[in-house]
Amino acid sequence: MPTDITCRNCPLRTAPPFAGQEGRTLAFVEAFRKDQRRYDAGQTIILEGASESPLMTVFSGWAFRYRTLSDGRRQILNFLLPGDFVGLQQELDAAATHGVDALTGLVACVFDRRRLWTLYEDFPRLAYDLTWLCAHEELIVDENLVSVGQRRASERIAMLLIHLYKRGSALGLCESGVLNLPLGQQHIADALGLSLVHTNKTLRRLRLAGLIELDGGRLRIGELGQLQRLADYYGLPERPRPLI
Amino acid sequence: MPTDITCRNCPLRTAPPFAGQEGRTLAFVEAFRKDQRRYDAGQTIILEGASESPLMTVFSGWAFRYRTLSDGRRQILNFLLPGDFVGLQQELDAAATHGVDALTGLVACVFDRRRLWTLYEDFPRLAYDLTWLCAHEELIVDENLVSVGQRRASERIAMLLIHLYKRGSALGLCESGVLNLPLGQQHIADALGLSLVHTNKTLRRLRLAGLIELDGGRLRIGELGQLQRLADYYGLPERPRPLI
DNA sequence: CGTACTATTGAATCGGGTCAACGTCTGTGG
DNA sequence: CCACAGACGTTGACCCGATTCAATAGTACG
Repeated sequence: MPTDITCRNCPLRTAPPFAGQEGRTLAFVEAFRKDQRRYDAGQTIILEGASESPLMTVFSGWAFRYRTLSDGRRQILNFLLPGDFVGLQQELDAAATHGVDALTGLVACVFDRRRLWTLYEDFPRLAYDLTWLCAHEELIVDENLVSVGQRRASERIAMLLIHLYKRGSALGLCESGVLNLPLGQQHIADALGLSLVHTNKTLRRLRLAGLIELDGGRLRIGELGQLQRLADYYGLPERPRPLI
Repeated sequence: MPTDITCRNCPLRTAPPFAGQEGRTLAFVEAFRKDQRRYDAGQTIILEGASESPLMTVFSGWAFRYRTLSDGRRQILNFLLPGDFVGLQQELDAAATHGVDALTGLVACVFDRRRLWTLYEDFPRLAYDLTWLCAHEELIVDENLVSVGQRRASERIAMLLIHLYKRGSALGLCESGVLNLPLGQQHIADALGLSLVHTNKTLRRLRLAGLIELDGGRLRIGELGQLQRLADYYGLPERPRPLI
């Protein structure tokens, strides 16, 4: 992967919000993207409660968005993969109501907040894609809320693993059926509203049932069909090509 | 309330996304809003899984957005009050992944989907507000996910009631400290991932503790401070005035 | 008055949480 | 090279919050 990435050779150009752009639009996007930042695994990208936070997308690496209660209980809201906006929400709102931490080494593209309005004025297509991206992230959170509210432990874990596997797969992060999953069991527990211990035991049962292989961060789905039936899975819509 | 409502005299004009608009913009919005529909309490507004659904806002009344698993378990994702968009998500995506039901008699303004692109091209301010609205709805779902994932039953209920009371209050739906809450206990249970029975018993305890009064759909918050402490509440940002 | 829906309450049960101990691996410093 | 600490995963025992089953009211409605 080249050290100096420009929007012109960005491997994410096939995905929204910046898919199929060229000429004037591409030039704008390159000016809009004012910086690139690197984070280490475990590093905080956006501090929970920070009054203002940068506007950016994940270029490479994994991160997660979370909120913490005052006694330390933590809820992971969703996971961020390459192409995802980091906190579209807090950008538009005043203060960050949630934090974002890197799960792996991560590179992010930082955009110039002052040009956001120009984007809306002069590049309606990008504005539309931005809205679309925001709506899509809400769908993911919806999905997770259904899991945490209605599914039992094994179903929740099945659901999450299917979901992450499919997302990783769509981004070309899988090699011969194996996805490198940079999550600890505590992350899975916090995302699903389960205790660490119970997450561990449930993972064990799924492994014994031959439904998944998960070891040292390497995930292989053994029986996709069976796993989907267990989770009562019906996928999120694929990222469709937006308007026009 | 006048039967024939135009955007010009719309009582929601003080709220996003159509706040402070005038002249050309207002004219566009009036053309954009092609219809008005009425729904009865309990009626389905958007059928879960429908391939296409209208684009609209709630003008008056309450509704809720939900998803159902194949065995009937239902998760309520959020409640919709006047000024909320009905399924901004499914609009931008292909199919509706969730249903919307009316809780009360409800009036909705239906917009002309074909002009959505014109909105983005010619009215960037409206486009921005649309994105903002979408981001704000995600914050509400986030909030609910934190509750369902991390809070215990009494905390969840406290949180939900505070949240709905504040929203109702901001819309002028409270009279002398009492909000008319058109939810059954089953709705509360489904929103919070609790069983009906346990919801009932927890409500009883909150009532006995003098924290709330809830009877026949009339909600009064007895001890707001105490309730907020119980829920570990920190509010969502107020709807700020968007960009410019 | 019967039907149907919503609220209420008790009793039994269970999924998942909590506590606690132990193993494994890795890095670090004496 | 070994001792130790810290992070993470694993496993057992026990307990509790919440679910499920079940029965009873109250109320609206035709």
